[in-house]
Amino acid sequence: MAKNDDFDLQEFLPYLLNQAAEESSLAFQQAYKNKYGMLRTEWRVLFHLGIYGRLTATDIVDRARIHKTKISRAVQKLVDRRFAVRQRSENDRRQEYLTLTPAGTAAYEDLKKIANDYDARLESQFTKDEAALLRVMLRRLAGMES
Amino acid sequence: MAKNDDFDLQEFLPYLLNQAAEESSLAFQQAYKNKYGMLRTEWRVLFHLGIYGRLTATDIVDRARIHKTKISRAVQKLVDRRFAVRQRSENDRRQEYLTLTPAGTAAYEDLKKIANDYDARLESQFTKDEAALLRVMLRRLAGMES
DNA sequence: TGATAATAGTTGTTTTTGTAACTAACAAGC
DNA sequence: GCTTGTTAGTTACAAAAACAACTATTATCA
Repeated sequence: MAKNDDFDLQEFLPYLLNQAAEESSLAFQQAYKNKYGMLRTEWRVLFHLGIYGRLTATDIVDRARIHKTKISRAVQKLVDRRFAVRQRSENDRRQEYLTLTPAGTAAYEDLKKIANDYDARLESQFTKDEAALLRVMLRRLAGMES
Repeated sequence: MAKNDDFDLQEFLPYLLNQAAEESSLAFQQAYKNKYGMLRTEWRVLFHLGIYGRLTATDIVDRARIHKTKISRAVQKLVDRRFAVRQRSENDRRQEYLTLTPAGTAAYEDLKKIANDYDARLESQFTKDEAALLRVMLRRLAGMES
């Protein structure tokens, strides 16, 4: 079966990263998908608003490195579900500030707990030092220079 | 700006993994996308065939953990581009064996070189030990128990 | 001022993906 | 043999992503 070849897909970092990312997203995805009918971009926006408070769409684009059309549609859905509200800026009427409603905050708090638990479970596969190193390496690979 | 909150997205493993995976895929993606008009699933199939030789679609599904409809469409495109050929099995006429054509092999060899170079470049950000540990950790997270 | 460019965000169109239902071939038990 | 179930792979339709073009507002500078 195995042809003699010197490339090992199981060692190729982009491949491994993708497999790990996909697998690790799965369980958590169930939570926000089934419980709140959200998509990945939506929980990301929700979390950004939960963590940082009031932000504009562009703020989120810059922080999350997600394209603005995806953000725009995710925001629209969060607003539709009454998880967030828009407020047009007085200084610059092009931009609008986004904040979570009480319902959005509640959803965020709930998902935050689930995320923390899940993260702890993932991390428990490693020693504390390993986990810390892993995060440093991932941030470097992601270009979020520590 | 920063609301006082105890959750840090920059530490959440699924998020970090996604960011790192996306970023690390980018440069290599340009190669197969621009040079050969391939999608991610297509280069994965191409690589599987390049590495292992003759495989059925189901073999690839099992190894790559990609859904069979995606494999089916990726195979179709590789066949359309004359990078692979199908050969129906004599024993079991439901399955078909897939192999690379000379053109497919050439594309694979070319991309393999690019992949190796790129991997080396990514890896050069770390020490040898760190890189080895990273791979072990990613495999564990991906559920590919080493 | 007024023309041109830049920015915030949205909308429309095309590609890809996800999910389910499907065809064809084989397997197992009666 | 014939019914029922399983497996390999494809296809159809709905959901989501990518990409480009758009509106509205603000900035730049002759």
